[in-house]
Amino acid sequence: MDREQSPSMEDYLEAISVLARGRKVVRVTQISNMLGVKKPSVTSALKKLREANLIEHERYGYVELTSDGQRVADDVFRRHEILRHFLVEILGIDQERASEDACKMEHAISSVTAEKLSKFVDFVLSRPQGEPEWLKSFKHYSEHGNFPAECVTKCEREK
Amino acid sequence: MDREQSPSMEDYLEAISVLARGRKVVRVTQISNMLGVKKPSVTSALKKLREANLIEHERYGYVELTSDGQRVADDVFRRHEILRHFLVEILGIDQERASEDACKMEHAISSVTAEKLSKFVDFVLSRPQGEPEWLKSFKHYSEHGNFPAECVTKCEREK
DNA sequence: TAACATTGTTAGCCGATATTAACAGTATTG
DNA sequence: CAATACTGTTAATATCGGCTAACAATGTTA
Repeated sequence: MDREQSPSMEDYLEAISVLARGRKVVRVTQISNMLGVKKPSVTSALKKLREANLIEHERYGYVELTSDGQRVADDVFRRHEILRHFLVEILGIDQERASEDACKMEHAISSVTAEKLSKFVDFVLSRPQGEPEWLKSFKHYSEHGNFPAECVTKCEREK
Repeated sequence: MDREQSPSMEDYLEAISVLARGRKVVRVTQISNMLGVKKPSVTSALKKLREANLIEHERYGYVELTSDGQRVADDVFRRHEILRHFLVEILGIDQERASEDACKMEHAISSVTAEKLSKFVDFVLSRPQGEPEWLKSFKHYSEHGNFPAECVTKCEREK
């Protein structure tokens, strides 16, 4: 049930997948830049990933994900996006920190939990009325430390 | 802004702190059992933690947290509990998986995000009416894949 | 095509963290 | 108090994932 790849290898796969989107080919230097590691680290990671049949890579050549590699990369990226979305849209964390936290947490959260979290976010945000009032109140409270006037009166009324 | 201790060292400190609660003294074997590592691993971790002034430990003696060590352990444990609480009470994840996930995520989440998450859980659960209707609906939906009857009619009404 | 710039690899190293095997210290108890 | 059982440490080793320095391959351009 545990992850078959280490956080580090997951990062490499995710980076390759993201880089492969725009441009046609992926090269060592791009991966190195994206992950903030030196090129020899990339080379040795690629060796390992190739031996695990997650990428194709010939000496001095381009890097491509195999279908297995793509699957793993997609899984990681999905967890990343679910977490980031939750942090930004529900908790109201700023984009930058949300991405940072998601980058770390994506390797720690189980798939089951991630899917549940995804459902939760969808559930909260996809109501017919749009973002619910209580969430707006939370964000206001969270930012200003007090409740918006309407909320207080509403709460009083409901008591 | 980054964690000053590695995930591994955080785990040792947290374990020591938890073990110290019930019993009077903490010993190597207990830590070893709790974390599922062999005793020599504990010994070398303790050496490192002692050098960082996070624990007191004499050869063949008991283990105690310093005030610095206790502070770090408390921080980690707090993040753990915030995450576990969220996973269980909001997402409805079962206890066991929630604890497992929290154990991993506690090392990845930033303190800022953890505190925001804590506020969120408090906000949702501490309404005057108790657990809100929408959350009950989510849990029902999440478990059964459909919406409880009252929710649907309520949603229709509100459209 | 020769010189240069860029890119990628290799070799060797390091620190972190875990392991096993062997040993040393401590505690219990007959 | 001596034998035994338990607990903890040491030493040696492994794996992982990063690094630098040096070199090799590739690509560009004068």
